[in-house]
Formats: sequence, C-alpha cells, structure tokens
Amino acid sequence: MGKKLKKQYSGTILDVFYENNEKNESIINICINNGKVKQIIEDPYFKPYFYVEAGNEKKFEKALEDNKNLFLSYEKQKKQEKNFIYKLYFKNTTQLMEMRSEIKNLDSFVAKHDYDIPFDQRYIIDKQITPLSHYLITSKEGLEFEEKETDFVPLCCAVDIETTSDNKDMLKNEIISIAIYSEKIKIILSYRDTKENNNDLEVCKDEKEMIERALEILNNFDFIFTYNGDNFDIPVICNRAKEFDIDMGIYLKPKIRKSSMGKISYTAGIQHIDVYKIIAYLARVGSISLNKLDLTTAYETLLEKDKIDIEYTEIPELWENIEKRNRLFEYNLDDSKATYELGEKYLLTFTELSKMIHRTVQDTIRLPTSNMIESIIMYYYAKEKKFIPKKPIGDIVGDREEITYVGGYVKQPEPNIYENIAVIDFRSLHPSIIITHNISPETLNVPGKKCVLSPTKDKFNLEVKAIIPGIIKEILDKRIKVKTEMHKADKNKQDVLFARQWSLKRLLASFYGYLAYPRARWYCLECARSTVAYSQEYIKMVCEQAEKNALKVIYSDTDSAFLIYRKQSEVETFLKKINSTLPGEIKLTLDGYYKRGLFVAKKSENVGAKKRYALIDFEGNLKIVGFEFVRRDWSNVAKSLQKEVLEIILKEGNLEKAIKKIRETIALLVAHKVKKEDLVLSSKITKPLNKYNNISPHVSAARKAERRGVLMKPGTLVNYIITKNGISISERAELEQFVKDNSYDEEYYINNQVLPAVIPLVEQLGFTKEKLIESTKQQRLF
DNA sequence: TAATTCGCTAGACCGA
DNA sequence: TCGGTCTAGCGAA
Repeated sequence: MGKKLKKQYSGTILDVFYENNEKNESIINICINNGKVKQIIEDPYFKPYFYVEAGNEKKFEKALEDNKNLFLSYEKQKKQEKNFIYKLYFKNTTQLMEMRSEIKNLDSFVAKHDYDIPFDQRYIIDKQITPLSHYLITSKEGLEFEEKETDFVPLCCAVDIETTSDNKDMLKNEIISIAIYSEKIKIILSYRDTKENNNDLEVCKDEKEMIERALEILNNFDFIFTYNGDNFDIPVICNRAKEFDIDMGIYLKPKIRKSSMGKISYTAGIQHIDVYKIIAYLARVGSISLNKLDLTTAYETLLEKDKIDIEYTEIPELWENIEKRNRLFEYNLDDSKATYELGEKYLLTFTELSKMIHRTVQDTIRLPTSNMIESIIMYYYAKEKKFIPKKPIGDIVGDREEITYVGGYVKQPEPNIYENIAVIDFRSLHPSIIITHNISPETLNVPGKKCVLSPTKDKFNLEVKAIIPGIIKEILDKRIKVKTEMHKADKNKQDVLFARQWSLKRLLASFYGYLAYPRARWYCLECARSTVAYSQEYIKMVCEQAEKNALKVIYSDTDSAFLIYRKQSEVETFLKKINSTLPGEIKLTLDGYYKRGLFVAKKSENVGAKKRYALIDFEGNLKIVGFEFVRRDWSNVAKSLQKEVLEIILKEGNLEKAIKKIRETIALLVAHKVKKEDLVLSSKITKPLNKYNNISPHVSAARKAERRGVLMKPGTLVNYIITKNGISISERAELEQFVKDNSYDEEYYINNQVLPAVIPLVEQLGFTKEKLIESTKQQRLF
C-alpha cells in the first residue's frame, strides 16, 4: 500500500516525514487525506543535501572525485563572487552528517551552507508547501504541488490507557484497558468483564487482541489526542505491540525521540497531539493560568466540569475485583473524554499556527517560540533561494549571553486615585518599528545611499529589500484583515478567525525578542536594541506632546500612555494629530476610557510603583495589573480580599467599608475558619533542589516533601502552606497535602499575606497601617 | 532547550 | 536582633 504507481494525487497534507528504506536511502513520505482515505506518497527523487563553497574549481572537483564514497552526486551552482558553489547530495541523512564534518578536509574547501536543516523541514520549505492545506500532487520526477482551496476538518479522537504497575519500568507494564473517545465513538477495550452491564465496554480475548482492536480503530483518525502520551501512552502501546509482534500499521508508526525534556512520541501519518504539550505551552505564554498541569486540574479549571478522579494506587485493586472493575473502566473513559474536550477546545490555535509556520501539527505543538519564528524565516529564505544561517553553537552562544541592552521606557507614576483616564497605545509597536525602519540583519551596515543611524547609532540601509521586515509586514497586514473579518463573521466561523488572529499576534510579538535570543540563527543584537530604542523615542514623544496638549500623563509603559482628560474628544483629536506625524506602519490607537484608576506607592520607598495599578471602566469592569491578585505565589485569602478592596475603592471610594472587609477576613483567619485551599501559595522549582543558594519557603517545602518520597524536579509547582511548626517561614512551609485542615499559622497569613496586599491600597484613602492596628481589637496579632 | 528587558516583592542570608 | 544585600519568582510590556 502507498507505493501504488499513480500519477496524480489530491488531498490534505497531514504529515511529512522521512524513513530509511531497505536500500538504506532516506526517503521523504507524505501522508495525505483525500477526504475519504489516508494515503502515503513517497518522493524518492528528493535527496538530503547541502552546499559547499570552494575556492578552486579544479582542485575541489578532483577532491570530490577522490572521495566518491562520501556522497551520492553533486551539482555545480551559480558562482558567487569569487567562489564556486556545489550542491552535494547524499544517500541518507547519516551520510550527510558524516560528510559535514569531513568536508573541511577536502582540497580548496572554503565554507559549507545549509547543512543543519532537518531533512523533512528541508522538503517542506523547498517545495513551499503548507501542512493541513489541500494539494493536487503530480508525480513526475519527484512530486509537484499545486495548492487547492478546500476546508479540511480533521477527524479527531482521544486515547487513554490503564496499565498494571508490577513492573519497575512503568513503560513495560501490561495494558489492562484502552479507552477511545470521539464525537462518534466511545469505547473501552479490555479483556476482563465487569459485573454490571457497561454498554461502552468491548471485551477482547486477551491483551494482544485488545491492542490490535485499538489500533484498528485509531487508524481511522487524522489526529489522536493523548494527555502526556509522549511519555506514557504511546511508548507503552509501542512496547506492548513489539512484545506481541503486532504491526502498528503505516499511519501509526511511532517515532520516539528522547530529549532532556522527556520523550517526544511522533506517529507517522496520523498526528499525535499530546494535549499536555498544548496546555503547557499556553501556560508558558501566559494565556492560561493553572496551579497544576495535570489532566484533572486542566479539565476542571479550563472547562469548568467535573471528572472522575482515582489514585494510581487504587488501580490494581479495581482491576482485580470484578465488583469494582467498572469504576476503573469508567475512569479510563472519562480521562479520554476530558482529553478529547481539551484537545477540541485548543486545537484550532495550533492548526492555525501550523499553517503559518509551515510545520506539521505534531511539530507545532512541541516547538518553542524561537523555532516557530525560525521556521517562518526559513520558509521565506528557501523561497528566495538564499542560504540559511547556521545554528550558533559553543562560545558564540556563550558570548552572546553576556551582552545586555536597554529595554523599554517606564514612567514612574504618582501614587493617587485618578478620575477620567484615557489609555492609548501603539499598535504592535516593535513589529511596526522593524518594518518602518527596515531593521534586519540583512540591512545592518549594508553600504548605500539611504543609510540611517538608529538611536543606538546602528546603521540600517533603507533601500535593501529585507526578508524579515517583509515577513512581519505580511503578518501584520494579515492580522488586521483577519480581525476585521472576525468582527463581521457569523458565529461558526468566528472561532477559526479568533484562533488565527491570536496566533498571528503571538508570532508578531515574538520577532523582536527572537532577534536578541543568543541561539537564534538570525541573531542581531543591533536590531533588537535599535528597535527598543526607537520605541523609547516614540513613547516619550507621545508623552511630551500629550502634556503640550493639556493631557496630563500619569503613567507610561513601553508602548502605552495613561492620560487624564476632560472630554473624550480631546483625546481623539490628539490621536489624529499624532498619527498624522507618525511614519510608516507606526500607529497610535485608543485602548479605552476608564472612570477611575488607582496607583499605589512602592513598599520600599515613598514613590509610585511601576507595573501595578487598577482601573475601572464606565461599565464597572475592573482591570487589575501587577498586583498580588494576579500572582500565583500569593494565597487566595489575600488575593480575593485585595480584589474586593480594590473594587470598593474604585467603585465607591468607601474607606469604612474597605476596613470592615479587612477586619472580617482577619477575624476568619483568627477563628481558623479559612479553607485550606485559600491558604495555598504556589511557586515553581526552577533548578535541582541542591543547587539553591537561598532556601526560600517553597524550596524548603519541596525538600521536606522529597524526603517523604514525593518527586520534585525542576518545573514542578510547589503548592504549600505556612504552618506553626518551626522558627523561620521556610521551616514552617509544608506541602499542602501534608497539612491538616486548620493547622495553619494565622499570624503569618494576617501579617505576611492579607495586610501587605491591602495596606498599600487603603493608604491611598489616607489610611495607615498604624490606624488599622490601633482600631483593631486583635492588637496582639501585629 | 524554550523570544527580550524592566520592575516589584518576599524572605533568606550575613555581618555588626 | 537589626538593617542592608542578595537570590528568587513572577508579572507587564
């Protein structure tokens, strides 16, 4: 199958990958879905390659002739300046890798290019294709792709397995049940029955038959969701299939890669979407906020639904006992259901991203931001047939890491309560600057007539046509278009358009940071520092002009300014006026009008705090920025009180009421009536526990937990409570699960959580901590 | 391994 | 025990 000699194919590209065939040649495989069935097409004409620059034509060709065993063939390219360019083809990727270290020994060798591009990605960018797009594919000598307009809706299901735990190596354990959940199919496969009737259960003869049946079902889908399937479900299925000598089928061939971050389990053809990776990505970029990243927490907080939860330790008992077994199966199916619903909710964002960065979906969900940006640029470089800069390694990265530069401008506010605030900001400021001032490694220090010095005295050539600003312009224009479409679109189309504009926004916002990223292929410190220096100039100019136009500037951060206005029309006039003077893509816009705003003093000095404020608009919506309320390392008891107090201050300005609220919370704490979950502080372990110079509370709690057998590795969120057992706060910190209800240290929560969260707020109404202490009966507590 | 700098705050740590 | 300094984490943009 899949090797049928057919001249034309039509379908949506699901996957592009390569495999070494029986002749040990690396062959590109493309998996398409033609609307009815999936199909794998090979392109044996596309070979791994890289370019070599040689100083002397004759000498180099002789050297190639003498080393014929090191490569397959070569093509001479157009001469560049004084050097000769050769394109060397290889039988497989291993041979390419050997040659790229050997090549420097060949006579007359000068340089090598494009030798560190993954083969499958090389194919995508050379053929200029987009995964998840529909193509008419013609097979001549190699494949040719012609894009067609078709809406593709992938068929998705979620799979979840349960295993025994007899084996030390979790991945070698027997599978006891497999649940598959999709829009149409809900099924639990096992080889033991239950006492009560379960319509979703299909009892197989044995484990082997169960796995075969599962694979048969899974093979019908385009995308398979798992939750942590990279590290667990896929490797386990794979191990067991091997054990029973089961063929996984051509669309579900796992390729498991080990990395320092754990395993990555790709499946050829069918896209394995590890939903955990999606959740982790969204948490990392700050678009969702979770205390834990496990399935139960994600499902319950993001979808606000309940899920069956059982402890792993219960599984053997449930499995052995026919009376209880059904519970295990229901749990299994519920996990796959939760995985499915989470996958469905967030998939669109990643299919949209996938198309923009020209990577398969299973790549996209596992890619760091820098690689997404790099993928886009590589695609456009390949289009222009330009060499792709090599990945920096070793000292180059180290040296780059040493260098710092000045960032955005932040104006210090006067602590106060303000009325009638207009917030204005630049639309996509950094991208706009890069476009307008043609900032790019491609234009830096290129001699010419129209060279301009940036505020950091770096020289950019305005005449040179540069790819990177060009890409950013395309994305910016596209986003503006998608956003207008979105506002006009009917409901069912709106989700797609929202996901599209969200993805475009994320990409846009990442280009500037990418340029200063030490491991970037297109690293350009001069570009990054110039971009941000321009941003300082622009926002300072706006602040200055606002003051001249009788709009008092109370605060400003990077690309925004907060103005006190009398009439909204003044603000609109001001915007028009400024916009008429701004060059290129730079555009100042209105973010919104706010009825009232609170800026507080810093705790250490008596000046206004930057990056912390609260606003209320004319509809009564609160916007809280930077305060403890938005931080996960503060307790709910302090955070929710802070929000209430902010609301009272901004809505009513009622000091008495605010003080009353504070006293009520303190009383609850004293009476030990606050629920455990509202006392939890949450901080992340960022390095191995023995590498800390300072043992802060969360590290201390983690160390103690580790001694009790809880795994605490970098990346773990430590949820802890401050108890009364010990002297220092660190000593008193214990993991939430080890703290009995009501055995918390109320003094800590009053003095170190509640009061610090609200005192700076009421101080703006003329109240002081001393007054609060004086007038409170619980004096001994302070 | 995972785009950048700016900024706030807590709590440990350390020496007087 | 105090106050200054440093480490660490998280958020804003």
